[in-house]
Amino acid sequence: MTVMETTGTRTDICAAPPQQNRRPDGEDRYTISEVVAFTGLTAHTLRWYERIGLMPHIDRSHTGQRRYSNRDLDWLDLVGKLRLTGMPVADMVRYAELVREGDHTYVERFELLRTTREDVLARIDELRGTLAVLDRKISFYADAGHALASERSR
Amino acid sequence: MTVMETTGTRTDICAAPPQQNRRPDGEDRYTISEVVAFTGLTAHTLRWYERIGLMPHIDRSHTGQRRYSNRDLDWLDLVGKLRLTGMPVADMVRYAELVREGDHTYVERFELLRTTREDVLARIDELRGTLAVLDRKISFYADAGHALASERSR
DNA sequence: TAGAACCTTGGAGTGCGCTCCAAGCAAGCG
DNA sequence: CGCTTGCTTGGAGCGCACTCCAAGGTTCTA
Repeated sequence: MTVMETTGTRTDICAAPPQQNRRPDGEDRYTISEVVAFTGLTAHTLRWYERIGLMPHIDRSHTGQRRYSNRDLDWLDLVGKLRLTGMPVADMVRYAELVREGDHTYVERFELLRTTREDVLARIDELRGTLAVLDRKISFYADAGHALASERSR
Repeated sequence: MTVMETTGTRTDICAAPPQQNRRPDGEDRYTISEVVAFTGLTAHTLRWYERIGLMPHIDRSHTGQRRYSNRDLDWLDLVGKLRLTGMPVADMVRYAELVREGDHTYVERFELLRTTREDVLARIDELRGTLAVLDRKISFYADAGHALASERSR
């Protein structure tokens, strides 16, 4: 039972002010455990991302151990943000493929970003609707002294 | 292969202006397929919600078929909203239990609603952060004519 | 130089939220 | 009456996104 995990709730990782404990040196060859510390992802997940093609092939040391670059960390930042929107991993893999395929996929990438943007706007709107419902319910609970409150709000 | 499904994308169900095609009559004893039409959930899911305790025991016809009330539909509305926030089903079941247990769970319910509200606010903020990243990337793509665009934004 | 801590791989396992199945009962229609 | 359509149940199955395992090689610290 190795240690790992236990760092952060995995959902608010990217909510923290960026560039906080990242890029601690000017170096460009981070070990997997350093990347775990920076991103809050597990080593398992990092290797899995690579296997499924969500990451480019990560550079290796002479003995075959992963050495992540700043560019890789930038990519993980983007992936983290997209993950927060609920975008399926398969879609992110698709985007990664487009990037690997080169400049001629420019238009498709652009479209993908724009539809994702629309999705995010829609999700924010949904959440605002939910917030309104919660606020109504909360003020109902706050008002009704607790005397006759048995879930008949609205 | 029965029909069902195919109605709506399931994510924007509750985003539609409420009271739209709901409560079509003054009646209070909707069949499961009517509820499927109103909510966009599948009949499978509705039965499953009941099995796991996310719904109260639904009233039955003399032959044992479910007859949903307007109150049940209200509850499904709330569940739909909470689902959009990413709240785990187990937590919603917990809330449902509190409601069933009666008035003395008032404080706990209130707290649950308030923490959920905070979570929603946090999620909206995360999404706004993602939106900012997407906007930066999109304007990068828009500017760089497509000539030398090979994923080196930021 | 020993030992702990860390890294590698392919493949199997897990938890969540559904999703479907089989077998059978009930209601409406030509 | 037979047929179609819709409903019932418990339990099995599925897709996603990880999560972990076993067996072994590497790197760091004392």
